[in-house]
Amino acid sequence: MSSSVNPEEAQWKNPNIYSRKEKSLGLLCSNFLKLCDREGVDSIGLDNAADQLGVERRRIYDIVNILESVGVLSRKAKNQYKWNGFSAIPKAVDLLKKEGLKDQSAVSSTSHSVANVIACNHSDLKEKGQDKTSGSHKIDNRKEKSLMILAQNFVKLFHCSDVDLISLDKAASALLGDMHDPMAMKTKTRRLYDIANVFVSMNLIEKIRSPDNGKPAFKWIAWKENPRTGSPAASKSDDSKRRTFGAEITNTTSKRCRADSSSDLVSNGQVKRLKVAKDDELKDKNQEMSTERLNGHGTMEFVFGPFGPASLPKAGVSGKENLKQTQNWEDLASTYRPQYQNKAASELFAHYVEAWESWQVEAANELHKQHLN
DNA sequence: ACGTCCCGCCAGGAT
DNA sequence: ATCCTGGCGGGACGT
Repeated sequence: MSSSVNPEEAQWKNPNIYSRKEKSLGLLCSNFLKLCDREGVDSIGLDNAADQLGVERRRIYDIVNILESVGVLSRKAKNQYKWNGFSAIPKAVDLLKKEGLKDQSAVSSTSHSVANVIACNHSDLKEKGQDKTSGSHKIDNRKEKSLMILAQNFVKLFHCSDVDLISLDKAASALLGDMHDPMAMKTKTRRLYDIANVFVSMNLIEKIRSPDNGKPAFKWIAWKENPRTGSPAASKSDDSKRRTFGAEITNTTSKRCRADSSSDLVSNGQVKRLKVAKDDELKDKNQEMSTERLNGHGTMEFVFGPFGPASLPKAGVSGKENLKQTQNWEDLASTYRPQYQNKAASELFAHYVEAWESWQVEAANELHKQHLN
């Protein structure tokens, strides 16, 4: 039962292990941002984004709602978001700050405590829904609980209170006001984890241990004092600060507890980063995502996954040489069967494998014949 | 044991 | 009627 197996190493040895780290919302957010933050991208289609990132659409909703809360995206239409870019963050945050402070003074609070900021937001939301028919009340209630509002309130906490470090349970209990139902607390905290992870991946906040109690808490790290309007998000490309998770890889589609999932290609203990190689593989999707393709101009290294078609052996190319390594390739193929995020790519891979196998049989027969002659 | 948070169900809104 | 959106909480993973 000795346990000192490094998870990364374990995954190398047994690539079928499910790793939740590969699927975190933060990582997904990073990849989503990389997908969007490219020249020519103006409009984001959720379906397309989900396809390209290999995740359920549901997860995209989480991301866009949180991103919308800080102005990076704005909803254009059903299934369509406008990319405003990182430069929109300072303005949005400033607005939230003003809003928060205004509400605060309206409630005549003298102390800028976390609870006060939240209390103000509650009253704010209630004011906005003047008409109290049961229907609109329900909608307000739903809106009030939305990830976007929650994320905005979370941002306000940092900017409108004099508290520097905010733990999630503190934020959750403040958000809930008087109500301290344990179940509600748990739910709220779960949502805050989601939001915090996205903000961390954008380097808006940072997770640190509170010096007081050693418990994790969050600190705002982007333009707290000195908003520089128009500058990109502090951090946008500062990958070194992001959670590393051992390696940077995308969210794969493997389900929890599924042993049939395949492996990652690992090289020297690191998961290989691959750009998407073939435009055509995904091209039949709607085009609104971008005018340029993923392997186009190399500003963004979109991490598509542990595997890309580029790494595949090209069936039928320089057969003799390949033949020598047939066994190696076979081993490799069976060990490192890639796990594509979308159906098209997955099918393409299956096709490659099939072609490879039939070619290999053919080549072996040929070789055998030559031997006999 | 407990903190973290992925996952997908399903209600409700939009088209 | 169908599709889109997203709140919600169970329960698995990580430490």
